[in-house]
Amino acid sequence: MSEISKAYEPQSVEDKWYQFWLDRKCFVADPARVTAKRPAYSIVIPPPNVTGVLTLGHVLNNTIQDILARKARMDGKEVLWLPGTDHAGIATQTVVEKALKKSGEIRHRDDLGREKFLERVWQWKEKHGGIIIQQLKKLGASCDWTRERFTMDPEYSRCVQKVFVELYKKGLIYRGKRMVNWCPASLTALSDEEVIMKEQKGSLYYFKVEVADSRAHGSSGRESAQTPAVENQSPLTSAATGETEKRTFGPIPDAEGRIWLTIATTRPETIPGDTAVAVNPKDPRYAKYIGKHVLRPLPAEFPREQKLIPIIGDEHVDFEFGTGVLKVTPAHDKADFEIGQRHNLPQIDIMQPDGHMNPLAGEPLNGLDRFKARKVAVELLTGMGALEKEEPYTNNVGFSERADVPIEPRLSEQWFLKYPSAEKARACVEQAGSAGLRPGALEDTEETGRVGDRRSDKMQFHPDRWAKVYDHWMGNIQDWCISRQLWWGHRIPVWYRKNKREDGGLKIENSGQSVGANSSSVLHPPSSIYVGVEPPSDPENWEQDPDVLDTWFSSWLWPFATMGWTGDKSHDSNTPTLQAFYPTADLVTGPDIIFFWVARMIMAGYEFMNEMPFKNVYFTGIIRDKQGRKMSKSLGNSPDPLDLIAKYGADALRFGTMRSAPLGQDILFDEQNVELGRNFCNKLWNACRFRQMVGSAAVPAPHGIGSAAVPAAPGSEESRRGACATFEIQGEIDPTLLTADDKWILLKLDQAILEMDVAFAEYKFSDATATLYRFFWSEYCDWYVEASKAVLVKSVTELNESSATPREATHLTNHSFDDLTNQRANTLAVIDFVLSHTLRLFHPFLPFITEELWQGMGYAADMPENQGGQTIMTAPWPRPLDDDFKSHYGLTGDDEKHIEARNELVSQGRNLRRTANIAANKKVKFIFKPARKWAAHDVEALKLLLNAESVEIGAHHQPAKGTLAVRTELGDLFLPTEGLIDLEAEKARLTKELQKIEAEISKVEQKLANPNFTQKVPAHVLAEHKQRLAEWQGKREHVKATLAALQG
RNA sequence: GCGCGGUUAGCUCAGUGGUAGAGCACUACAUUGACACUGUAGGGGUCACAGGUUCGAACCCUGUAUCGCGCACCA
Repeated sequence: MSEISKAYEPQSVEDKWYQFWLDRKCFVADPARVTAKRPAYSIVIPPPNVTGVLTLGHVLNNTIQDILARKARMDGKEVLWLPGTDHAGIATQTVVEKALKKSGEIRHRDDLGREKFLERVWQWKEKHGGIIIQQLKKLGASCDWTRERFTMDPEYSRCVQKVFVELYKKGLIYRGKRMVNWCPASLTALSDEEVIMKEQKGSLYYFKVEVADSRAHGSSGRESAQTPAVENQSPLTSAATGETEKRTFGPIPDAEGRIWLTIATTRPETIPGDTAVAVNPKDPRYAKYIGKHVLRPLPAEFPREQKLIPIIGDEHVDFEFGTGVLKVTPAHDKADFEIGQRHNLPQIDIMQPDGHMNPLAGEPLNGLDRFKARKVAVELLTGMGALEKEEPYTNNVGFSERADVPIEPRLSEQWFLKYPSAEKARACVEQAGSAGLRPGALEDTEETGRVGDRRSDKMQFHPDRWAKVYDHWMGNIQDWCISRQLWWGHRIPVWYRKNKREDGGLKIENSGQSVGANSSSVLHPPSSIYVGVEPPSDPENWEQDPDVLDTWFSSWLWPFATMGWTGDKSHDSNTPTLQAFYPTADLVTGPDIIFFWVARMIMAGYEFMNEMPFKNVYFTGIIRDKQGRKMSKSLGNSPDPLDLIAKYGADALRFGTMRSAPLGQDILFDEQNVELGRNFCNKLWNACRFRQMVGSAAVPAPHGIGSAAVPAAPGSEESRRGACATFEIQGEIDPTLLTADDKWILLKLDQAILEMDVAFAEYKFSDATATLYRFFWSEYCDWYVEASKAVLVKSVTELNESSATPREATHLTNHSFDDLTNQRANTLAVIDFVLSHTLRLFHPFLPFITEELWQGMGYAADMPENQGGQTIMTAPWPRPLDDDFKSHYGLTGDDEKHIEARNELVSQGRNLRRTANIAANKKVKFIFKPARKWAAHDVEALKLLLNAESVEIGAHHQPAKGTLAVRTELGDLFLPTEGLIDLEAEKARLTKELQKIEAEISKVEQKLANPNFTQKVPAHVLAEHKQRLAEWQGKREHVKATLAALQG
């Protein structure tokens, strides 16, 4: 026993047990084992990027999943936690391309060509992929690694293609030339969800354009044309006065009779792409110009007739904004595109895919980057006198989520998906507030052992407020742009007939005709397009679509494509994994991918499995640093979880993270939390160490913690103990020998189990850790273990002797030597009972240390092979103590109250010590005047807890002058100070306390004096107040008496 | 603009109408035999603000301020 290390050393146990679990196939799910009595429980991991590394976000997310999985195993379920990784199209391709560029191997991926480049990506994946999987193992993740999946596995890829083809055949997938979010850095289209709006400080430029045919039609204002043009501009931006009056005026002709319109824009570089100027037809300032034309100032070198663009009327124009005149650039703005559609405007694309201007932008913009071009355009306008003003302006600009550059709205031909099963998917999620825990849900728990199951046939979000966000998005979804101009990903299973490509069958008219859902049949006559999982039988005549699918178009199939789904109903209905484990129970993910992933998985689940993919969705918070900033590489505020594990242990990291991650809140990460986790593990370790040091009793000889060897091969002693299931109840505990402390801790354990069940049912993992922390540290260690030393630590003779000291007291009962020996054994039995339950309660949170202790303490050896005998992983989850148990052991609320009052007495007594400036290690004499009869053990415990030399029982004690005293429910405690204390300081303290007591008394008295209160309040509240008043009054009396005694 | 969430001790947060709580941090004491990765005791809060409902409000209602997030956007 002396070999047990004083501190827990996680490094020496974690790998050992992880390997042990792997060797025993503890994580492997077997659908054949699923029965009515052993229900299935499944989770699919949100697949991390295959080339990613573990972040604190992953730690949070996967620890929760591991907790759920381990808890479910202890509940006796057949558990599948299915792991895997995602190919992460853009991210991975970018990383590899950058690396190849950096090594000087290529300048562009075209240098390698598609096939060679993809080979390199696969190589990269083989080399760097899977790092995160190894890291998850360090964390203790109990995934079924035999079923690890990758979104580009051949079977998985086939699912993706199958789904594409099926949706295409249903007419839900179509191709069309539309305005998409284009990323000029990644050179691909993006979905709306991949665009992040960011506030940008820029400028709003006001420039004027001449109304071309103004002179021809004359102008009534011509004679009064002395007013400088400057005053005509932007009538609504100048002042608040006479706003409506100004509106009726509109532009005033200049000295030469020309009319100018002023336009406000943030993007002057797109002027060459303008094909109209729009005003609101209801705007009295401008309506009269509709149908006329203006001269577009850029490109400046164009002849006049090419500069003429129409003035159109469109309701979209807000006449409160800017000048009320809008330039319309259908090829470079989503809203303008729609205006263009309505008015049959031409589209002039003036930009290259990479965001540089093309020749249509004219000189000198041609070839410039779009932001450089903006500056130059402003210079040009200034040069020609067209720029009227520039004012600072803040607006929102869409950024590419991955590349973090402003996206460019761009016309391009893409594949789109009309979301399938959207109505079912929208309806299936329980909306906030419409359902809670069904009454009796926890009772069900006791009967079935299935904690946390939701009864509603609807899907539950946790926290449920996300349901509203989901519903809102589902109610407004736009078709999903699923094609990406990348190489890394699932290639679109569409082929075009080669000879048709030349004859224009695929050419898309740029006429501004609306392109609808049926356009595919228009654009691609059936003979010219082939869509199928298998390539066409005559590949030489066909050319495959070069694009790949959005990564999310593969991950939305994750819950079933990972389980062997093929889309062939007769096959799938015979796939055991799918049949047993779909739908899954819980999904744990971040709210940032609620649209990207969660919503789409729900739709796919209904569409392809005709069932929701999961019953519960737990949304974690976002991990931030202490200052509340998001974790980011550039800030360097993101600690490496592996470093933390090396420093503190995986259990510490898990516990610290869980403890600081309340449901629905962002988490401010602080390494101190991990430190706290480590301290907690150490406390657990030492509590078990204490148990070992005081000897064996109720269980077979412990193996010794710290050196817990991995047990011999499983199955060797399968039937050794038939009756072990009843160990918990019978054990070696003798009800007649239980002390009040024993009963108290058993009740506290019961309470902790109940709280854990509630916490699990409500997905409140931080509550669960708080319960564990409080129960184990504050209740078990601080009180119970300390009190138990009254029995355990003293030698039996010593105990016998000291218990004889206060023999004069008739209140005391006495014990024989044998009694005390039995008592000792009984206390150890209680400790074993509590510890063996506690370890199980801890296991989902602290898998490693609990396994080490479970084995090392010998608790494993006391359980049936498949119920904890082999590993704590399969030990049954503790149940609350039932009524039979409680009555058998005589556990009542009275014992609980007694010990709580005793603890209060102890605290007060310690406070007296402190008041008297008695050093913590100095033993002093207390005198106790009990209100009721006290057992010998209780006196002994009191003595120990007060670190007293003795506690004398004085039924009729009359305190001498200068004696400190405190009155509690259980009696008066005296500490003779013999002049050791500062009388004045003590008087001051008591006076202050008296004031506090008086304040409390008057508060309660006031309430009780109010007839409204006494008449309306429920009886129990009234009684409570009266009792409280009596208590305070009693204390007041006592403090007054003590003060008087001090005065002498 | 619309919606959601937050505002409680120095910090991070619990607290669904009846005596304001925890952990950390802080102060003091103690190296006593499980643990200094420890123990004991202590100090510390007008529950953002203003109204309202109620016998009684941190809690329910209305409004305001402020921080954060999401959605939609006016060029």
